Amino acid sequence: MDELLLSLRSGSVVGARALLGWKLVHETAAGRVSGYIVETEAYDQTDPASHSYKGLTKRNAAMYETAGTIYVYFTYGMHYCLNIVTGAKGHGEAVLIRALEPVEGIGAMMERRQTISKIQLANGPAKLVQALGIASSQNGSLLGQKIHLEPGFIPEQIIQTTRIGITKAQNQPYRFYIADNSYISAK
DNA sequence: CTAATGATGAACT
DNA sequence: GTTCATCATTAGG
Repeated sequence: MDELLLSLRSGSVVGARALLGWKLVHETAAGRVSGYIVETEAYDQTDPASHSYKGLTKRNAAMYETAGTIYVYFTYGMHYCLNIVTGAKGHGEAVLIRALEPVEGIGAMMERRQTISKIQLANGPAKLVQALGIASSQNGSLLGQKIHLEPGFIPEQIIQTTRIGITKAQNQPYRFYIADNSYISAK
């Protein structure tokens, strides 16, 4: 965990790569739900596609906190997405968690997501938030409380490519995913 | 005050 | 491949 934190502090691109293979755990009242991180994207305040590009606002304030802070944002009128903040405090950057491979609490995830397909449980940023039962009230809190990371596995091969769902800086290769994993949101 | 925008997902064809 | 549901935040007047 210490080594990971060092990676997160050194920046969103390094952090996005380092997070792959880690297990994201949410301790809920009903028990543990968790999954391996298999897909991430890096965002930085110098990046036009980032929420932090136009500077600090009430919405993106969590991005300027210290590495390991959780940034949950609402978009498209109905979706929440989860980020892990990277870099130094005062610098607006974060890693978007885009997909998980479900590990624990799969029954609870299926109930929340209303699907019996394990593949469909968390193969998208808003899907994994729903599957894990993460609420917007978690925004600004630190890893290590309800939500934390545990060592998972070491990825064999990591693919680096362009990001999804953005209209600016579309050619920046800031998306990372684990090769040959069935639980990523797209190739 | 008003309007455009969006780091998406589900349901289509 | 396409459409659209749906609203908080933001920029602009």
